[in-house]
Amino acid sequence: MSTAARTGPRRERARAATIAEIKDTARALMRESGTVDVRFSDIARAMEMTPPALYRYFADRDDLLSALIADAFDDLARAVAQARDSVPADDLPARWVAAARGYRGWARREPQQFALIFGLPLPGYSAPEDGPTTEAAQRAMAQLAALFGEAIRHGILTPPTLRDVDPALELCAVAKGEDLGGVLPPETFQAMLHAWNSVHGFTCLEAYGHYDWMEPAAREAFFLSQVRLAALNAGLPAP
Amino acid sequence: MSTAARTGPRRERARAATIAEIKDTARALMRESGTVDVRFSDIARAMEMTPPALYRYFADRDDLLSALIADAFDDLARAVAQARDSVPADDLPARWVAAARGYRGWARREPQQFALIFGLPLPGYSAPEDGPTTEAAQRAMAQLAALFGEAIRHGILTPPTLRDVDPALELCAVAKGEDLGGVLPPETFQAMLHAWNSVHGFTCLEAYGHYDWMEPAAREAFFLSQVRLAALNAGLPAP
DNA sequence: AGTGTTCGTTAAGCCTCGTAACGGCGTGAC
DNA sequence: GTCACGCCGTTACGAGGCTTAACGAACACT
Repeated sequence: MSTAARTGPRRERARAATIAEIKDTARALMRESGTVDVRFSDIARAMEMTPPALYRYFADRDDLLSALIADAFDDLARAVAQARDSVPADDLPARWVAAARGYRGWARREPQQFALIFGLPLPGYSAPEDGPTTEAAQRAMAQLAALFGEAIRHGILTPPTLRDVDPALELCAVAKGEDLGGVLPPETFQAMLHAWNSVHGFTCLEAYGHYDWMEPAAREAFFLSQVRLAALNAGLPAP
Repeated sequence: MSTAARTGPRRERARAATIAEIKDTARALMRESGTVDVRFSDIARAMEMTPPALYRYFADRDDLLSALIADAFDDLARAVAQARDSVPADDLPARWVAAARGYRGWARREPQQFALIFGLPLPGYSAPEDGPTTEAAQRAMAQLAALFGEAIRHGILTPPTLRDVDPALELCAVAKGEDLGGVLPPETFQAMLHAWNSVHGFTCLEAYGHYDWMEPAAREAFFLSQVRLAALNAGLPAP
């Protein structure tokens, strides 16, 4: 920004590279340690710098963590979108499966990042503007809602298993629908969230090792059955 | 134990009380701070003791955390069982709803404890004997399995929505079924896990604030619809 | 070349974890 | 009753982390 004008883009690029390196190092350390805790000094050590140097780039540990959370949002959204787009745009059931696969696969590959987004929120974090905590939910729902909107437009969406919707939830559905850009029928909105719940539930449990007792092949099949069931309940043609 | 014989039960009781107070204080601090992180020195301060005194009771912070995790297991299991038993033993659909309510209610009341059990596992923790990490899954499944076993014995269980089960998963089902005491039909086992996934998914999302955008009344109705859908899919009579 | 900004360093303060060494108190033995 | 022992809590201490302050080197722009 204004700094670039005064100091030229040369430094800006170096600075951006350093910031990226810090975040990458932090992520690498999180992967190694298996925790979301990351010591500032360890990052510095890994980068062969001294800890105070990092304060030129991040105000404090929380600031770095916030940046990592924001990155995780983007990365998850990107992974899901990419998985979804890897199948033909007109095969919506397959797109649903692919998106769910993307969600789950990302969580499996990056359990710490997933925990950063969907775990117990960090104390001071949800403060800034309406809580980015719920931004995770926002984005996940937006992707799903878009898919269901497409299904409706294609005329392939049949009524969901559960057709009655509580009036209170119906209100939320239209409000959220406007937020998301396209209003879905309340029972579809409800079914969409049911689908998300079940995929998210499996994903959490698996990512944190609670399904380790299941053979990989069985887990794979089980996951698929869960995704198919969710589609079925939501009125999406059986994938 | 042997200590009691040498020093009398008097001291044992005092020691047990102190241990309980430490754990209670830790839980209280976790509730206050909203985190699962808890400083040894803060506990000591709150108890008007000096930090080193705590080492008489717990080898280190991880040891205390392990105890807290074990307690959380027990507390969640107790909460679910109590909720389940608060409705007549012969109304199994209602028992399912009550158990799910208990699960979700406990997570809402004690998000930190819930995170302790079902969050990203602590690095060194899952080591001791086959990982108590999965013990959470074990107990949750055991309660569910017992309920479905009852439903079969009562002859009220209809086939689940999804009747085909992958052979690999089928193998896991019988193995786990033996672990759990009573083998369920594979398709019911699968459906049971589907039900758990969806309830767990909602519970996680809600406990960590990702459903805060939904009005309480709507959330309540939505939760119930999720639980009813899960029952339906599993072949339990509609609650 | 000169000036000001950026970046990284060292030095230092505060806090936490965890250990070690010490003293008080109740318990059980003689 | 006294003595020895074990338990409990204390103070003292060292290692290491976060964070700020003060300093110096490298760089960019004039």
